[in-house]
Amino acid sequence: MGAVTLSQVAQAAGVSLATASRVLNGSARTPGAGVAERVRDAAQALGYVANAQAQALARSSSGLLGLIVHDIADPYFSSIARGVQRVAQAEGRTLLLAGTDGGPAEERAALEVFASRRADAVVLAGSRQESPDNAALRREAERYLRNDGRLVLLGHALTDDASVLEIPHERLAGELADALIDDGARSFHLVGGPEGLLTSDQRLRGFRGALAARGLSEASLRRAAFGRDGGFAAGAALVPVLRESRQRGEWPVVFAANDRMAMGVAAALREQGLHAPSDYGLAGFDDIDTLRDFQPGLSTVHLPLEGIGAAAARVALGGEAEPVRGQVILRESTRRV
Amino acid sequence: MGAVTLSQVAQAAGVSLATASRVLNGSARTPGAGVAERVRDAAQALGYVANAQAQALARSSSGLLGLIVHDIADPYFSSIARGVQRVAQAEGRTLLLAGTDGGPAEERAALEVFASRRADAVVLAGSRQESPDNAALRREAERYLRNDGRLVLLGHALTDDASVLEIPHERLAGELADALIDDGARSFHLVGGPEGLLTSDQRLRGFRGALAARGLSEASLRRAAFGRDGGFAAGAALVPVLRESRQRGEWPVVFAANDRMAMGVAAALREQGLHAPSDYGLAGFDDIDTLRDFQPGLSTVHLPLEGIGAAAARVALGGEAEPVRGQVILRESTRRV
DNA sequence: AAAGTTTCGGAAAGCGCTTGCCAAGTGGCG
DNA sequence: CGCCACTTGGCAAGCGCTTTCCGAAACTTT
Repeated sequence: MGAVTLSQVAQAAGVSLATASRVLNGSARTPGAGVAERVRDAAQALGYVANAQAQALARSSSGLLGLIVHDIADPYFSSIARGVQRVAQAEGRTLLLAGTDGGPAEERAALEVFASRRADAVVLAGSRQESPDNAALRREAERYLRNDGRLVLLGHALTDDASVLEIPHERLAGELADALIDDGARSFHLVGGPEGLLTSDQRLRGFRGALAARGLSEASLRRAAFGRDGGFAAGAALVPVLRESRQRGEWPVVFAANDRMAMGVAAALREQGLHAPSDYGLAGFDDIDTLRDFQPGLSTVHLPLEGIGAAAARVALGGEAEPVRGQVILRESTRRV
Repeated sequence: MGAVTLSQVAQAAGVSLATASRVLNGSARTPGAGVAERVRDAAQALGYVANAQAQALARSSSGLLGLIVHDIADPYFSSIARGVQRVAQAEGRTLLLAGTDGGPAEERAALEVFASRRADAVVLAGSRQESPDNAALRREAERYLRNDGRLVLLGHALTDDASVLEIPHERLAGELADALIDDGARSFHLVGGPEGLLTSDQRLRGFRGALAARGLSEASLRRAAFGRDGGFAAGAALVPVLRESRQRGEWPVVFAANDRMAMGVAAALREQGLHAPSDYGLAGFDDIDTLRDFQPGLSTVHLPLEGIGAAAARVALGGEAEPVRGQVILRESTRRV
């Protein structure tokens, strides 16, 4: 009851295995027209579907592209995934997906799985973070690279040999800070992910750097989980601080290191009767899709997430890296009334 | 330069290929402890990673689970994908992902790709719709099933042989209508996807059925693309209608066949100065994650999307189907002031 | 027309692994 | 001590396909 094999097709067409293979599965040599047609007809009639596993084994190239993300349900990653998937499909590759919830240990495991599938290339999309497990991940990456795998990291390097699609978190965060200052903001509260999470750290560093360059510094810095709930927690803790700031006649601006945190902050503050932009300013980072219907419109740094995914996939498939461009976008949430 | 093979490990450990295989890649027979250790050490030292392709070929079972969605960046699908991925990972399967943008032709192609990879099972998550391409998709599905593949559909049947994880769209939409009527709503405007899109049709049918059962009927019905932009377009078209309804002293309620459409509707109406719930009521369907930070809180039908994905994956892997439970959730958007 | 060139189908050797079968070794028991 | 029942490792036959190498046939060329 198993699937139809090439040799069955060959037999039905009255040709050899080799000929059938050449006709059906693309080869340098193209058999004569008559033979080719017979083979194709037989394949059609039998409902032949080539066994990609066997092809991969024989060709020693699997046509597989792996994607490792923290959480596919997070709009940040799902947008990137969409880009990767689009390119993979266009290039005739099959996409393998793994979710790791951010742990380097899980990332290592996922990479090993992909390596065992002999994926031609892997895109590792999660933010790096400091962890004792990183050494193991790095070793796994090096082994994968040594076995002719291509590995593309998003944003941060892992080993010298893997390609990196650079994302200018730091610079863009600086530009955001500049834009806010130009807009008149003077009092800043920062909300970031846990220390050691590179994406978050770079954004905070860029923001603070820009403040310092203008002779300013942040009024407070809070760290929490790098997602909506972390933002909520940080926001709740910010309530009294912002209230005091208001009483001093200031208009405090909260910069959260990503949009999800910013949304959490907004939710927490809203619960306490504080609203942006009237009571405080709020800015995020990423410009995830979700923002489109978020009120008030959130000032942020736009990152072309789907394009980033696509670019990463192209690099993984042997293409050239193109620089990632982000852009500061000021919306209502920082429009002081 | 290629990867380390089992036979290299066997040689290094001074045992036969068969023994090495039994030690490393799980077999009914477990070799003696001393030998096992030698093999494991050798594997470790050489950095051996089993070739899953070759294993799949030899075992004739690939350990692959395919997932076909319309758009992985859509929170509806990405939540489902998360569930599928979680179960796949927990069960030691590798997840293949394909996005189709909703076309049955692309779904067929994706299914063929997964079939050629000899995926043990496939979850087809997109909504069915009437299309001439459906016949080809059905044939592909039947072929896949005939070749011992397992296929799980989400929501709607495709062929008699494929499992279906039923989602009671119709019943739940009816319950939502009932709840709204109980709340005092009397004037209803429906916004749905294109005719023939089963998910949308079932939800509309359920909603209208419940209206009819209470002696009501919808004041208008509009169809547009089954996403945020479609909702926006429909919302824009609704403006005059709702205005008139208001002038008659009514409080019109808009039911959109999914949350994304509802959000589009809200955006369009907001632009025209109409706000929920003061000017109109608004309800959606799905309770996607995004809703968490949407203002006003959107009344909807909660579907445990991640759980649905997980359940589908379990069925695909041979488990029992558990019924999908949804739940009407009334939030601020239909709380008449 | 003979020799050289090209074209084309087929045989067979892998790709890296699993597994049925066999032979040798081990221990238990009468 | 001899026989039997197990264990345990190894041999070899695949799994379904690609691809190299051959030989035969079909053309050219002079």
